[in-house]
Amino acid sequence: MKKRPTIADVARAAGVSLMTVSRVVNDKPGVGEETRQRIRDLVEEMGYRPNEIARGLVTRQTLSIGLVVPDIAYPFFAQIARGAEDAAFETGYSVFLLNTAENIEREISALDSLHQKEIDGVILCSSRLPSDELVVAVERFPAVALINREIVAPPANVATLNVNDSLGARLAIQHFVAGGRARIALAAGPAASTSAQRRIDGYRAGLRSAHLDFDPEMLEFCTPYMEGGYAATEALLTRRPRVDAIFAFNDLVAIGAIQACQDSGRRVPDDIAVIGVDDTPLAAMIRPRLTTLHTDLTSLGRQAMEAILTILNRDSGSGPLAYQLDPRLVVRESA
Amino acid sequence: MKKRPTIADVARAAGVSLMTVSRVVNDKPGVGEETRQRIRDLVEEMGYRPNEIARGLVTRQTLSIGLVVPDIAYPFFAQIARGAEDAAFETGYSVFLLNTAENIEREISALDSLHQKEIDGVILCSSRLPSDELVVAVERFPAVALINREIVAPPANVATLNVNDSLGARLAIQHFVAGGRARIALAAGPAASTSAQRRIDGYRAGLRSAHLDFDPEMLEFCTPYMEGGYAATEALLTRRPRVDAIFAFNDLVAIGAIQACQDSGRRVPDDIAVIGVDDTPLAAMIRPRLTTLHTDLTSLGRQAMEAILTILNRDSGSGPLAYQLDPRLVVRESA
DNA sequence: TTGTATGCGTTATCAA
DNA sequence: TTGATAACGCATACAA
Repeated sequence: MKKRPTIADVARAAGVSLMTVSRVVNDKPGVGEETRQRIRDLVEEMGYRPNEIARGLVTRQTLSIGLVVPDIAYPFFAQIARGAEDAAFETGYSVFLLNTAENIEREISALDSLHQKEIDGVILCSSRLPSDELVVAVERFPAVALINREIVAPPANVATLNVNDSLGARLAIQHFVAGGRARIALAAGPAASTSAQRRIDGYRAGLRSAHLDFDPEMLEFCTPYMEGGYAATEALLTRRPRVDAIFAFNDLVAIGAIQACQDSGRRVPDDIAVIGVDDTPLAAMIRPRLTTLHTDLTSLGRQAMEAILTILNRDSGSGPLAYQLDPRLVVRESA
Repeated sequence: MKKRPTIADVARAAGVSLMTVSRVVNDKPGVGEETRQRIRDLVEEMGYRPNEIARGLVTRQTLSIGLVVPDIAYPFFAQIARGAEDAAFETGYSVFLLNTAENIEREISALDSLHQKEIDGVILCSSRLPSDELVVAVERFPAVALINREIVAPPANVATLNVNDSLGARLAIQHFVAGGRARIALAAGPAASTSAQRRIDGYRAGLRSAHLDFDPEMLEFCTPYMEGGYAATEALLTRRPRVDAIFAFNDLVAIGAIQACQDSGRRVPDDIAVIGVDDTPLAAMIRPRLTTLHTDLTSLGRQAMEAILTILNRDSGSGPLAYQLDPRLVVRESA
């Protein structure tokens, strides 16, 4: 590991002042064409690259942002991360990745650590912080993008991005109804999840527009995993044996639901149709192939990064930003 | 976004010099107990937190590392990332995430960007750089952990971490043989992949210890996806219809292989046994449940971070570090 | 136990 | 078109 040349080394070699080199490096005017070229060559030759840390200290922007997720090992967040990082890369930003492990203390300390690093913005996914703490935590940063988290009065420096879960649920119900199903159950996922709540809203709205009644016994909360879907479906089928369709919280839950149906002697989709959410790679691999709602999470990540840039570059004044991303139904075999 | 207090603000409020505050903040000796406590209270009250950027400029360490992966959306890398970030978090480090999109130029520019950020170390996964360029690129950093990349003469500042693919392949072959299989084919994955090469070595070694001959017609390269496994299996079954076992490059390839077997009228595992690699969540979900090699990738990520710490803290001198991680066979239904 | 001076590598400001 | 100087916020070395 050899020592890096500094701007002073280049200036000395070129026989000019620091500022002249600085101007060349930053493509700023005020340097004669010949000196500019000479310095350019020297920079190339010596392998000089500006030290971002020193630069950040004076310009007060670090060209880096933080991405806080519950767990990068969940494909849902990994895809968002991929999109965010792509957009960041294209605009010269770097991304700090922090996992909260679904732990509030760790989320707080992640945010603290980002604050100390003087980053320009934060993309915060599925925050578990209570509203008031969230607002306080978030106000410290120049710009924040909140993904999948409702917030009542967002400060001016935050953008919110949400998947339109309600629309997704309505699309699913519509598809069931169009296929002649009328006893549609919901394996609803965790009661505490805001996206679960939005799907319940959409589910009820979908039933309403199809002139179907909402039956609370047709709704069962569950963990967002295969086991949860299995257990929820067993419960639903016990309470309402004539269920002919199940809308599941996500693909894993849907897979659990399909297995529970099959284990109870029902055929999918003949007896019971199942729709999942997320369109994970799994969906195309299991048999029957899963009909599911697809959301372009990579785009969501991109949009989050772009929202941060927008906030950073606008004259502080305009109101808070809110984006929604619409899912679309991918029809395969299960419904 | 209110302005952060600096160390000078605290010093002024406390009526002491900057250094006294600095000493308190960094838990260094040389401050009386009462002043220390007074300053502690003030720090708390004013919400002072040291600016890591400024600190990094003088201490020459940024407490951050870079994690370079082909694509964080691949669960393989996401798991490594999770482990690395966990270990980093525990030791006070932050992690820059960079995707190369399997693109050499982007890998180079990712590394360049990290270099400008003066990070303390890099975890580089599955680098595509040619050996000579890799060495040059890597020598700029204080410490580097190379995951799944062989390198001939690793510089003293790099640790290498590899999955013991050869062992994995031998375990798979052993299991096949123990189950009475004797015509074992290999859906080998991409020919260019070093881990594919290591698995071929293990495959051949496994055959040898079972006194089975290696038949080049029983080996077929393929893309590392379901389609690749499907196509490779079709080819293998055409050339050698009596194949009774297939070792697949990864779980996706294995799933493709199973489908090709079934579509050709063969039962799994009765007629043909299949073993995959990676133990992705998929493996437990498909039917028949997939027998596969499990590697604790989260640990691998952890170890990479720990290797970097080791290199950073040792008196530069000792030789390069090399770690290997052994997979274990998870026996389910497909073999 | 406390404080002063200096410098990390860079850019902003103002003067030449 | 160029350059000298002063920051940015902090820690290191040394002095009191």
